[in-house]
Amino acid sequence: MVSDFLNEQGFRVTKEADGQAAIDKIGRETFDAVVLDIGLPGADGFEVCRTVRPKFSGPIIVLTARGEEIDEVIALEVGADDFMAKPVRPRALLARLKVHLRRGDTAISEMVSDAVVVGDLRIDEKSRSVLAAGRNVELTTAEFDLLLYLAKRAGKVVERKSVYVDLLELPYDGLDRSIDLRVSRLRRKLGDDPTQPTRIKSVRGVGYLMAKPS
Amino acid sequence: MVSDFLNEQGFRVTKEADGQAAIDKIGRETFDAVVLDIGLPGADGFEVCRTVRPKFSGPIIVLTARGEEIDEVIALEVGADDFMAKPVRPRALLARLKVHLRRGDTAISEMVSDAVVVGDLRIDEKSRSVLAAGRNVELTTAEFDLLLYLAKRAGKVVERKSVYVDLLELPYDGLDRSIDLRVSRLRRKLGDDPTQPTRIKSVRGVGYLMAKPS
DNA sequence: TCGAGCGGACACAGATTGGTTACAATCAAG
DNA sequence: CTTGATTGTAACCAATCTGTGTCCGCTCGA
Repeated sequence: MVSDFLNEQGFRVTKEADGQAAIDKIGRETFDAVVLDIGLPGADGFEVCRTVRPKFSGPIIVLTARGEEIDEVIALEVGADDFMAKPVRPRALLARLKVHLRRGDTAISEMVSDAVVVGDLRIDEKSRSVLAAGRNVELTTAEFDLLLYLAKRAGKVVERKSVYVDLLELPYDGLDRSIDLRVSRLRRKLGDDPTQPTRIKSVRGVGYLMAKPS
Repeated sequence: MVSDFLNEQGFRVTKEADGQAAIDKIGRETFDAVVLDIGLPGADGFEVCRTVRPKFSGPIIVLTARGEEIDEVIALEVGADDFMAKPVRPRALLARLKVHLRRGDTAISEMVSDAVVVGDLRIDEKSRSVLAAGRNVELTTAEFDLLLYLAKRAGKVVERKSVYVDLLELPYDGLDRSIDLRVSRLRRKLGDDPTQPTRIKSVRGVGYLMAKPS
């Protein structure tokens, strides 16, 4: 019913009865907004929301069972932008959808938190800019991606292989210098002495470690 | 009851039983948020909202009578940020309040101004006119749309794909230069040197970034 | 102490990417 | 229907980036 109504209102609507199917579809195609029913088979609404939130930047509206306060609180916690109690009143849903779409506000910004801060490094994912000790640092795409990757895992040793696979999106052949090189260039731009690195430490035989200030 | 609950939760709450009184109070004192019941004597919730909106920049949440769709639609139109059906469930209200306060989003920006300003650029959506450093700039439709799109997202890197999909309303095939071309022409008209752009920066491998003055 | 292995770094070259021009298709106004 | 503006496609070019190959120095274990 909701689907039909929105369709009449000029939205192009895709329905999905199963949670997992929805996750897949959202990953593959592009949508402006997602309306989620909590009580889905496969993967429930929360699950879908949690999974999809980091990838999907538009508004997510969750339909909760009537009067279930807990649901609503959880929904917001897993990154939904809004929730409505069932039974759904189409016009109200429409109003909300419009507000969110127009305003372009979404919880993704806070969930994914667009600035990663590690020590005196401040990495803004949205503007792809980096401040080191308050000073702006110009990085290339590959360098930025690497830095972001490491910074998000600050305090953990990341294997060279993982970095390679995740960043290059290629299978790892084992004899590769490209990550080292990226690190090398990155260190230079960040003013990190490779023999005595403060920020990105090498872990021999394993990979790298972005130092987290204690 | 709502008031008491929020008080317990650490909010400092001021109650007002009469609409006009509320308007006065909001004008005189400073509040972080406003929760409005539609069915107030004196001036009803809509009236309060309309009057107060231009002055008050925080979130306004409206409590509507159960299931009154029309109310909700109107509420949003007069500038409320959110609405909830009565009877009020305190925890849900709390959740919403927190979201709005944290996100700091409010309908005021769209209500009050219809011109997007970025640095010395002033883009009037209504009249589709653009001022750059006080000087009028003639743009074509496509150029204006692009500029507006970027300006609304100033400070964020927008993917070439998103621009394409949102502006052209076509699926993105990956090998497209039309956006680049638009950017190129736009830069020229705005007097932005492509090799050292001040306004629209290219982010290699990702997209474009409209520079926001810090 | 010596040697093997690993990581750092340089230079170069191929690849990718974005800017731009020219031209064709499309659109809009008269 | 004609004409001029607008917009996208194709093609070309230039710049930048990024990885491979390579060499060197350091580290660790024997």
